[in-house]
Amino acid sequence: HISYGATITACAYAGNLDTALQLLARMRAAGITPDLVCYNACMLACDKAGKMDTAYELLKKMPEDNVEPDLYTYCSLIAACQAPDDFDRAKQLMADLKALGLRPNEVIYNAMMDVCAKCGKADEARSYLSEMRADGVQPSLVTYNTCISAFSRIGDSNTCMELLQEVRHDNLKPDKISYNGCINAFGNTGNWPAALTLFRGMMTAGVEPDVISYTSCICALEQSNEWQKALELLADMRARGLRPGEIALRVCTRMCAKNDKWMEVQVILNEMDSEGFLPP
RNA sequence: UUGUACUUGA
Repeated sequence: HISYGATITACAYAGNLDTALQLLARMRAAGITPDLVCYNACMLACDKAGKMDTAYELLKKMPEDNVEPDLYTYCSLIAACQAPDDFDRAKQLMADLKALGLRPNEVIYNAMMDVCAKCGKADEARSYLSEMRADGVQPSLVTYNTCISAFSRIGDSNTCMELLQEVRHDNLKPDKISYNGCINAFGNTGNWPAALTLFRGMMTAGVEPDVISYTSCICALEQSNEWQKALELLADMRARGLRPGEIALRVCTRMCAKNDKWMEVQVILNEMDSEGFLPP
């Protein structure tokens, strides 16, 4: 029944793996053989819950129901590789799916590049970008954003900016995520002036900054102890109708405290309390 | 849009 698939998917996004698996069991009890979509939805639930082992167990059980894994299945398996040393495992999954005769599509490459990003393997992410082009698979904005994220995490802002150019060269328009990634790259190297310049640049380009854009700039300012600029951004963000999140408020509190600005600390702490955020 | 996958902040 189709509603099982939809329900299991809902469980996946709610982070409720146990219920997802119970639904699979209930299907069998009702004499219904789980189909590929139900398995994939459970795989997704494993991914969201960070249960790699359960995902592999499901993969092993699929043949019992005469279900063949597809690209959705492998996407969730690859995406479940979240630990810093899961890169080799993801690479193996990539080999496995090819051995089954499946051809990686854009989403698979994106997922693989995201593993690279999370494992600190930025150069490998770039290689996958080349590989997908060579395979005739068109990179999308998600692809570039993932690659930017990979270089942002290792603090390679030059490559991030190059990738931003490649986005345009590919006739795509950088979005908030693209810019935010580059802003973080500058922040990660302590280059707050460049972060703020790009922040202004995104507005000039007609891309609206969001809470993450502001928060990334505020984080960039923390290393250099630029508390006044951080508070300006906080005010700016409110003027734009954006509500500072827990991260921005915590970072600002830290900075103000470090500089003995106790009145400012008090004001922010009160706001955090009324928002239901924990004090830093 | 017709049950399933990928990207940004302490």
